[in-house]
Amino acid sequence: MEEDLRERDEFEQRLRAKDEAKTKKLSGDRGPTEAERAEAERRGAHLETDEQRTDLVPELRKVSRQEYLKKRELQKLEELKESIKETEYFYEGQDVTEEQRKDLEKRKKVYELAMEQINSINDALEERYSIPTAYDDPNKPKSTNERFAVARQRYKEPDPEDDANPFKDQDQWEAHQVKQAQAQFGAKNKKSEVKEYDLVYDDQIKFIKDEIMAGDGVAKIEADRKSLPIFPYRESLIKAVEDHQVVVIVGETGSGKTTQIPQYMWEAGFGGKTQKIGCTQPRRVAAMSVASRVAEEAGVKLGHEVGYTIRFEDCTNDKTRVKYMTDGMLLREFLGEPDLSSYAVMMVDEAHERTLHTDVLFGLVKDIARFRPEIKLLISSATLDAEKFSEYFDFAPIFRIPGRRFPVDILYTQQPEADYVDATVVTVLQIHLTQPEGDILVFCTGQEEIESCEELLKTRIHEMEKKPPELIIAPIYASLPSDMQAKIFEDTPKGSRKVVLATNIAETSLTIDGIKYVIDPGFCKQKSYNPRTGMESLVVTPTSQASALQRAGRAGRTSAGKCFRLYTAWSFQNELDPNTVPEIQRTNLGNVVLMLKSLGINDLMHFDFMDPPPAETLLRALEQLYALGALNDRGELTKLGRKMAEFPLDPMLSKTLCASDKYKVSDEVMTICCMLSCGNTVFYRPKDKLQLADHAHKSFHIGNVGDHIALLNVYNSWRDADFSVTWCYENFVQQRTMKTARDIREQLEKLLERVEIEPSSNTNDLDGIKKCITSGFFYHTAKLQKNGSYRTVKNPQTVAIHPSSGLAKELPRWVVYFELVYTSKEYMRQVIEIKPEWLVEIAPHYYKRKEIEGETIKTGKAAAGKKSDVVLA
DNA sequence: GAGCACTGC
Repeated sequence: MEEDLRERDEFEQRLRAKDEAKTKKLSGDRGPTEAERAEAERRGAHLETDEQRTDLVPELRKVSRQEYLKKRELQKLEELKESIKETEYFYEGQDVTEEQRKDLEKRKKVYELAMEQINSINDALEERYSIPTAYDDPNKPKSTNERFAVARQRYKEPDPEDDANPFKDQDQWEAHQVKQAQAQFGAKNKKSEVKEYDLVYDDQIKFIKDEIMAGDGVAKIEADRKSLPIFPYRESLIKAVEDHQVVVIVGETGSGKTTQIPQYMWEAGFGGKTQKIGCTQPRRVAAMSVASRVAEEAGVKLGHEVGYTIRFEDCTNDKTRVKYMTDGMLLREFLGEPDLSSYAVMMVDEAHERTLHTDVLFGLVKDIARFRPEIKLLISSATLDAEKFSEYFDFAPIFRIPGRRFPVDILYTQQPEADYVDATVVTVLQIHLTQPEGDILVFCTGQEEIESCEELLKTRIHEMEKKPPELIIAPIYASLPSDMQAKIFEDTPKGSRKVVLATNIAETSLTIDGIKYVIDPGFCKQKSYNPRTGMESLVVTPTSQASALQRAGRAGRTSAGKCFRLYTAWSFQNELDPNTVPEIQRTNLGNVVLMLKSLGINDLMHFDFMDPPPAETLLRALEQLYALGALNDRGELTKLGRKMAEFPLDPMLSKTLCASDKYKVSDEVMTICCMLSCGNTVFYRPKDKLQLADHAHKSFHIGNVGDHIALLNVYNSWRDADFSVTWCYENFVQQRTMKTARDIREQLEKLLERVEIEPSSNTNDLDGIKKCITSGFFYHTAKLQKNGSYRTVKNPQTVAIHPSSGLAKELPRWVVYFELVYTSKEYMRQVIEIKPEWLVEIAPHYYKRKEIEGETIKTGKAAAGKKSDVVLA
């Protein structure tokens, strides 16, 4: 065990050395010899301190953790003291019973004892707090970056015109990206130009560029920036950030906070010449398009002083001072830089959305703030929830910025509607016939509902005696093929009206211009997770008040609008929850736990979550990581665990991938992992061509190889077809999904080398591949029952193979499944057949021979005669 | 013989 921990630490060091070598290579390639020398010098020194620093981090965390607990304890004691005082005051001049007197005495005693303890902890803490001198001592440089600023200055910046500079083709690239971002998703906080972009992408971009060149544009951009609602607050905001370490910013949509605040910080000189100003976004497109907007405003090339980092794309260089990124990306960065020493300011934007990643970031960033007093944190949110954020960050001040939005009238129904799909259709027609021009946005729960809405609308219009003006129906949901998604952005011809039937995707992820009416039936599909069974399910749930407000806001983006809520005002007030349950409380946390463990946070049950997830979820995650071998029995991260944390995959998939080293099939397993991790949207089944599609999909399952292998077949045939688009069409495979799969695969390939797994391949060794999957998913085993249903081996429950599986009719005796979902029944999705002996071979700590003994003995007996004679227990 | 909201690394 000790051996493994030592190996883990050595592995960690090798990872660091690799990172260092990479930076050296990058700089070495384009820098002159002198710079190289400086760099080498810097590197040598850097390595040394880096190691020291990472050694320090768990220690620091522990200290800061204790510091926090102590503060909380003190607060409680203050309260106790107050209550003692009050009681004494209350008893004054009164007859006090013996009991009451004893109670008071007891409380006083408790208070004194606790005070004593606190004081001794306090002393101990003060002693230990002297460790991070580098942070505290004003005379010493504050960070690695500052320490090596001298060396860095000697290192010449790369020439942007130099051919070796990877950013030379920036213009082309940028235009492409902006076009892509604009074509599908309107950027947040964009102003009136957006509409024009949509019409003429390329020309418009050039036009704006010319504007910058001509000088007029600069003035225009300046004027635009100054006209934003946030501008008058510029100075006071900078002052607030100077005075306080954490500031909570409440800015309504359209205030310009996302684009302006990081710029203000930069202009005010935060971070100086070496440190960065970071800003996280929950979505990739947002990070990308906001960065491109800010680069434009600042008059710099995207990827130089202003850049962004998202998965698969790092558009920054060593000059980057303002960096936008996805929140998940920042979490990844924590692995390499646990104290975020290269950032002077970190802004967590859209905090009110409470995504899984932002919630984890809160805890980490709060922790860091305690031992890096000079780092500034900005928490930006759009709701009235600011007090909660403020309280969490030790009562940080709240800074409010008004927004710029058009008024939205909100209308409720008089009685509750029984059939909201029908009510929706009626409302759409009502608006269409009675209200002035303007497009309609309807929030549906899912694809199925959107389709039935569409059909119902069409028949109703068809049935009308007097033909109404044209109504263009445009559905939109994430798994809709991209070319069909584009329909919602098409301009509505004069005299007609567009109705967009959307899922939750229109609530945050994309904005559609020209929407004047919103219909909100008050429902959405929400994921929930049951830690006891490990089952995820999607359930139609009433929306929260917060998300109802968000939906209504979609009507007032370009002009005044109306929002029709298909429920009563009373139920809005009394039946809807104020806020949506944060994602962290209704999802599997395997990944998060592994990540936190890798960051040296051992006591997860007491990690400072803003809204702690259920203890059961954490326990289940820990238990699972232990079963996979990522943690040892003391709950410490093992070398395998550290390797697994490097992969952007679910722990079970990471384990599968790590196991591929042993069976020498890394190439195949890698493909399977990327296909599994990019969701279940590989196969496309249009309603009108169901049979054709099913027939095409069948060919991947030949030989009843199991769904995992079928996915491997899909990818390989696509690759053999040269990644062709027509191949996707012919085989009813979603091209977009395949492209992501390819991107993930490339990423995994690089990581494989990083975690020291030798590339290997053996397409014919199906058993080897299946054994890898079993080592990741032995937790997910099910056995066929006599009655034809399945029973999971651990946490026994009755399940069935999902009908979309290639093995749905085969009913193998033992299966391993990828996931369990509850829809109309408990279904196992993505299934392969395994041999029960593998379980004992691969996971002996988890499956005792005895447990499947009945099975194996009979198999053994049967094996002497015929294998198919296996009798089921 | 069923049907999957949305992100993200």
